[in-house]
Amino acid sequence: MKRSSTRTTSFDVAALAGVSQSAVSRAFTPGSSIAEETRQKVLEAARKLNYVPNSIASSLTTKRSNIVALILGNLANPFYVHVMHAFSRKLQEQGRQVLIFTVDAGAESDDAILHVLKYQVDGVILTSAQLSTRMTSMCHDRGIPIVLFNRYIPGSDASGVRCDNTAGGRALAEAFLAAGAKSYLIVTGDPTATTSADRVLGFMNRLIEGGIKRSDITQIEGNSSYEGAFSATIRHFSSADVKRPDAIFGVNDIMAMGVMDALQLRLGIKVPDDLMLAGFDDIPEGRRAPYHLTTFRQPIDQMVNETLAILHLDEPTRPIERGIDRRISGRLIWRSTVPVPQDNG
Amino acid sequence: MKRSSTRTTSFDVAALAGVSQSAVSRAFTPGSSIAEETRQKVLEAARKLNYVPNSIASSLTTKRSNIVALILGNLANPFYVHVMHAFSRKLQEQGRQVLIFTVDAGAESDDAILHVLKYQVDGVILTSAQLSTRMTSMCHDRGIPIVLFNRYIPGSDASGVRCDNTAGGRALAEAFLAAGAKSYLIVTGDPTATTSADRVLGFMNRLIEGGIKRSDITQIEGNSSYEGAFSATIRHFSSADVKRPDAIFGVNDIMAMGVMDALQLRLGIKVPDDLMLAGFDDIPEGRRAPYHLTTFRQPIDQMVNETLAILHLDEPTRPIERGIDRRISGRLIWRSTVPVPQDNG
DNA sequence: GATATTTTTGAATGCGTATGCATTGTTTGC
DNA sequence: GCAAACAATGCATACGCATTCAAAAATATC
Repeated sequence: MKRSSTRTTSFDVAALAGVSQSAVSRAFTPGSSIAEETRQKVLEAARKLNYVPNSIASSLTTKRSNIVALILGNLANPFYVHVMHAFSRKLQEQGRQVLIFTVDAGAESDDAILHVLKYQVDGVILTSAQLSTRMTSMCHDRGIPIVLFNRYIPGSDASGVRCDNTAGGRALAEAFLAAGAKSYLIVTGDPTATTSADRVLGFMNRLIEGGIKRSDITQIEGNSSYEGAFSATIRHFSSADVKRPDAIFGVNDIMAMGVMDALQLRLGIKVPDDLMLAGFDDIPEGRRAPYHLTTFRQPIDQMVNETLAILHLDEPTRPIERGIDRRISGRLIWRSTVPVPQDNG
Repeated sequence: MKRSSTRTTSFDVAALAGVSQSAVSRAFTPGSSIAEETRQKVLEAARKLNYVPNSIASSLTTKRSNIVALILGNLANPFYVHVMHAFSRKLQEQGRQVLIFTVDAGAESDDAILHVLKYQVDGVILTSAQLSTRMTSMCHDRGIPIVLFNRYIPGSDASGVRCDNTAGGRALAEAFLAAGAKSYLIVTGDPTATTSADRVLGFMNRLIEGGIKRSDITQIEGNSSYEGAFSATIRHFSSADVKRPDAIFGVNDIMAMGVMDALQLRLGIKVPDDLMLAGFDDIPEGRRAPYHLTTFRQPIDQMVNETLAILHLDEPTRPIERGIDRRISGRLIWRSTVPVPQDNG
């Protein structure tokens, strides 16, 4: 009863409303046993005092913080901005808060995880970086579920949701084959990321099945960024002994955009007239007029939903789902950078 | 002493290390009175138990959460992605956490603020949306500082940091005048945002001082987005009775990019040969080959630093600085979309 | 070597809320 | 009309840590 100067607490509200502190707590806890009349009395008093329940204190007793951690790398790729936006929107709708961590590309996320643990988050979503098995088990030991978004760590206990990258690579290869491309250049992303590796794998396999020779497929590294792909392209084509390929696969859209600009604006190579090009992701930026990129769509909303489903934030008592590897299928989007093959009619 | 099954607490660590719980707390609190020897003993025990201090519980007693809320609108504008990234990086360096809220463009941020208050954040950074004076005072009453980033709410008690938008508008007008432009089109952003209005104001004033007639300045609305500006441009130029201006001012870079693509790819108008163009912000995307946009740079890092300075998270006892309106000066960046005027030599 | 001083330590308490338990008030069933 | 079931309420306590206060240990002073 010594609420003197500081923040207003549930006791203050209780005093004004003429009820006990418990009643105040119950008034703000949906589904708890309280008469509608007293609830109104409490809410009225709370309004008068500008009272807002202290979630920190409440987390302490409920052991639920309603906070979800989102660990992001590579914000230079708009794809992840859209992913973040989607998660943020969905979680806000559910009345949950999003704690953001940005991790430099290629850096360990362990440090971020440690901070996350301190805040007793209800779940962790990881869209970047490596994750040590030690961290996975630290989370799981505490009952904190963790889901890898568009990442896959073989042998890890952590669950993950990803697009079927291999199938996507295959689909794009198929499109190029149908359009008659014989020689290929692949602009890869972060070589440590399975995402990039899987796409390349599916792509290559399908090409080889389609009769393309290994020697007609070249790979260069584009650093997962527009700028990286742009300069890698120029560097590659500037080398004297290089033969111009028929088709280029940018392992993500932002790199494909960089490749396209390098080709058309610096090297005088027209897309798709001189050379076909495809990306991966289907980010809105790739749909814009200068690009109108043929690509493979990752269904972000669906992937986000699956991720949240695995987290099952609503059922904290249900055991954590370990080692799930949910693969979501995407779909090829035909636009202008790969000529649509003739109808067989 | 009844730590049975659940999370490991400071009591568990204390027991293993053979010290009191107070000692454990002190071992993790920099600057507190503890012998180095016992500290090591505690840290060793903590490591063995995978103990991580519970920040939620600690916030309850210290009344500091080490969480800063960042309220974002319009993530479709890459400028704000870079802003978010800068804040995130800086705050992480300081060992603080970032709670993200995304608010639909034009929507009230009051709802987000309410959530923020529940989590007893140490400060609020608002980069979007309107803010009611009621919310400002609710924050201030609780001792939570709030800073508007690139927003200005006249008569508000909330402090703000912004680029000198009016000066920026003037500088761009000056560049156009020097390049000899006589008639103008302005593609504006969100009409309720002072940011956009101020830029237009400075721009117009300087033009009029430079002898341009009001009737030679037209405004259209570009919705602060690439797509909005793109289609607004096409719509505008498609109308029969419209005279082609000498110069276009896109009130931010992303809109200028949309305008440029519409002009060159849809309307067959070349920049800068047929028409000059400038943006505002200097986002990295505008530096890319297809655009190479002349623009006015907002010094993000400096603005971020100023914002954090006003928040003065390190000195929670210092009173909140109210009603500050810190204006940071930017600088004109000449690139390819406005011809550099002849030297007077 | 004895006292004054400083450093280190532990016991106890508070932070603001949720909730088990007991109590009171109200409704239902027969 | 009385017992039984139920709904609503308050009391007391726990959540995990930081911190005050007093006691203990280590160190300095003469």
